[in-house]
Amino acid sequence: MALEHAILVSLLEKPGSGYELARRFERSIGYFWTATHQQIYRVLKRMEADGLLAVREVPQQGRPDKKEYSVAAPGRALLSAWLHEPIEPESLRHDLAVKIRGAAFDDPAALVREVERHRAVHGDRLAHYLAGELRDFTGPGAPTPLDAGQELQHVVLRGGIAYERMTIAWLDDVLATLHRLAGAPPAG
Amino acid sequence: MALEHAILVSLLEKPGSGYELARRFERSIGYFWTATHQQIYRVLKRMEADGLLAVREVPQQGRPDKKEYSVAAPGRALLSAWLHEPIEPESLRHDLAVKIRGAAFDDPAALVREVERHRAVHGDRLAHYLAGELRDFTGPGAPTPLDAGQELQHVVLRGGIAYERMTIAWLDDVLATLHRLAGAPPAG
DNA sequence: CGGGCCATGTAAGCGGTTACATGATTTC
DNA sequence: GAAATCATGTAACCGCTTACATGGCCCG
Repeated sequence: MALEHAILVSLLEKPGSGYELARRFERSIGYFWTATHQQIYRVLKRMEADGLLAVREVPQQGRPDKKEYSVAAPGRALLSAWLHEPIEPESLRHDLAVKIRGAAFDDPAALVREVERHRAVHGDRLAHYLAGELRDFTGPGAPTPLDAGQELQHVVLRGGIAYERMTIAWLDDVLATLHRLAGAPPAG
Repeated sequence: MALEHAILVSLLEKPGSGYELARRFERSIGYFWTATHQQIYRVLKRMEADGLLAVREVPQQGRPDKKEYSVAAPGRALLSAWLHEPIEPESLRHDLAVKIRGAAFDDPAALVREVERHRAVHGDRLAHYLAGELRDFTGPGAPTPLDAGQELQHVVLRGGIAYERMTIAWLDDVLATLHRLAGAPPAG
């Protein structure tokens, strides 16, 4: 399981509460790993019980108190060990591809709206990533030079950008194919 | 769950046994959806019990008998219903990205070999996809013109090819970044 | 005679999703 | 007064992974 490791990395970058982690998983870390708050709270508890994390109760004004987690020495050792062992290259799980192949046994034209919707979502994500890149790494307000951690965050973000661009181009290809099939189903 | 749907699509393309499905999930369908044989056998049983699939015992010579599954009318209806309802755009789950960000708290240079290994795997996959494209869709032995099902299979395969190309380019970017960090960690 | 292929399963465990639950403060 | 934000949880379910299990045929 890599959620543990993602939490360790995120807490090393900056200690925070379960709620804050959940928000990060909707943003930067979430670009390549998703998690809901329910899951995060449960894993945080377990990691704390295992001695991987330290907790500090932080009283707040006008807001509920929070528990700020930070990485303890064993947590850091665990992460280090994981970093040094090989992992399996990812395999895709792409529902939409299943749908596209399935469209051969249904009405291909009915998929157009769905594919367009996905294209819009990926367009939004790309815009969001590009704005983040400008803000944190390449814009006038960004630190120069970047330190190692920032360089690594940037290259990961570039991966997200490349993924979204590739996906958008592919969805355009899919749409063109669907239109071709709808335009001339029997004729060549 | 989309495994059910992936199985329906695969069996509509061609009826087959659990074993054969498992092999397909290592190949064409597996380009965008993975599944192990254990999982497939269990789901096949459930789908048969639910009346989505029909089974036929096929005696064989020199080989164990097999059960050939095909899609029954309710299965086809289920697939059709799924095709007409919207699905969530995928979110990435990329362990390697977690590792890369984690490298900021360890030795970035230690990641080089791991990234190179991933790059090699994706290079192999790309070569494999390109060979399949030539064999089934663009080569001299391929049917012309392609029917709708083949066109859709081809556009999905083009997605896999685009994904692998993008990933390889990104891993090169990651390697360049790691080398830069190793070459001049304190100096700008 | 070892290894790989064909063929089908059972069992345990756990990571992740979904639904449910609470409650104060701030903002429109 | 409604909705969003901050903040933390419990409970049930289920899909998926991993390990274990069997057994004949073919090829080198």
